[in-house]
Amino acid sequence: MTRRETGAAGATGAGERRKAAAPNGIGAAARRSLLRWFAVAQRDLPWRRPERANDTYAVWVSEVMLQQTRVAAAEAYYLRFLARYPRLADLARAKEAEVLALWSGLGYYRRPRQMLRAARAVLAAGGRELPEGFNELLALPGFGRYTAGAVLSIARQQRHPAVDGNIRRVLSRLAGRALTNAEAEAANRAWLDEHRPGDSNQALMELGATVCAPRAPRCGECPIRRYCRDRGRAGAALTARPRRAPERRQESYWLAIHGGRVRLRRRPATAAIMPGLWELPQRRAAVSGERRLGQVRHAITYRQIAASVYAPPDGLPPPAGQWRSKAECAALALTGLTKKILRRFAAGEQA
DNA sequence: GAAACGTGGTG
DNA sequence: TCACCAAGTTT
Repeated sequence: MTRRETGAAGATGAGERRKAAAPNGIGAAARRSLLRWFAVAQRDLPWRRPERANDTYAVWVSEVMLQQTRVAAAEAYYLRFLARYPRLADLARAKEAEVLALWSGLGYYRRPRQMLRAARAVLAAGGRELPEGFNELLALPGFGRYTAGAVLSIARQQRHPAVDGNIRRVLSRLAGRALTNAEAEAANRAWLDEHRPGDSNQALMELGATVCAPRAPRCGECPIRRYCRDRGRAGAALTARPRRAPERRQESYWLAIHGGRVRLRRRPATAAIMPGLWELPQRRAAVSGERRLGQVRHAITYRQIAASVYAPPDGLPPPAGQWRSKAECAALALTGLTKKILRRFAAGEQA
């Protein structure tokens, strides 16, 4: 539970601080080893293509999509998003409902709303691209220290740290103890190559994602293990954080299909969670003649939902909502649970 | 600073 | 099945 501060703090003897040219213990040789490794080991990802890697907008989209989201989950969304909104101005002109529909299934729906707000703010201020000052970026919705640093270092070669979960873990292991974010930022600066700070940041992230993994680090493949205090000894203890206890919940929904269309309702714009997204109507009470189709499990943050799905009997007034064809659903921001249910129970039934 | 925000993958 | 996790930000 409360393992954030445990880790390998003080595991090694005092006075053993590694000496090097840089004030915080990292030298040019370590930086070179890391960059050399990155040059050959980096994955081929869409946002790393030459035509996108120097585009602040394209890098921004990738950074936002990747917040708390795995590369594998974000890739297809990224390609679709950039195809639909190739430039900042295209996004700024988009309707929120359409942006949300493109984002449907990725989660954390505040992200696309904030991106839209940020894009519009840039245009409203007379700009055509994202500002290139760190503090100007921070002032835009959805930009925190990580995203601002990542965009400016990767797309503009500015020397900013960009401490994400990977970098924090890697630097913590190197230091042999759990670093605070501020400490990790300071340590991160020491790793920034003078001419390629973006590659430095991406290399540390890539290392964390592919080698210096949270649970089973593959230290044998690590290009900078000789600079590491931990070398896998502390395992996950350096990164584990306390979590809220899961809350189990039973829900039930109506899957009403008629003439190839499905009944959906829009969540209130004021809902605390997934505002404005579309879902199946809630089933409040049993109805005679109903048919139970089955159950799907779905987790939303700390809630573990077991959702039962029922088909209403014919001849009853439909539950509140609107009829939507399959084609219309594709252009709607459905919740992940709704998508899951439709995949499971409505495959083929919808026209 | 803790808690909340979504989802799908992994061991 | 279940706990843990992923290129964070906001309140």
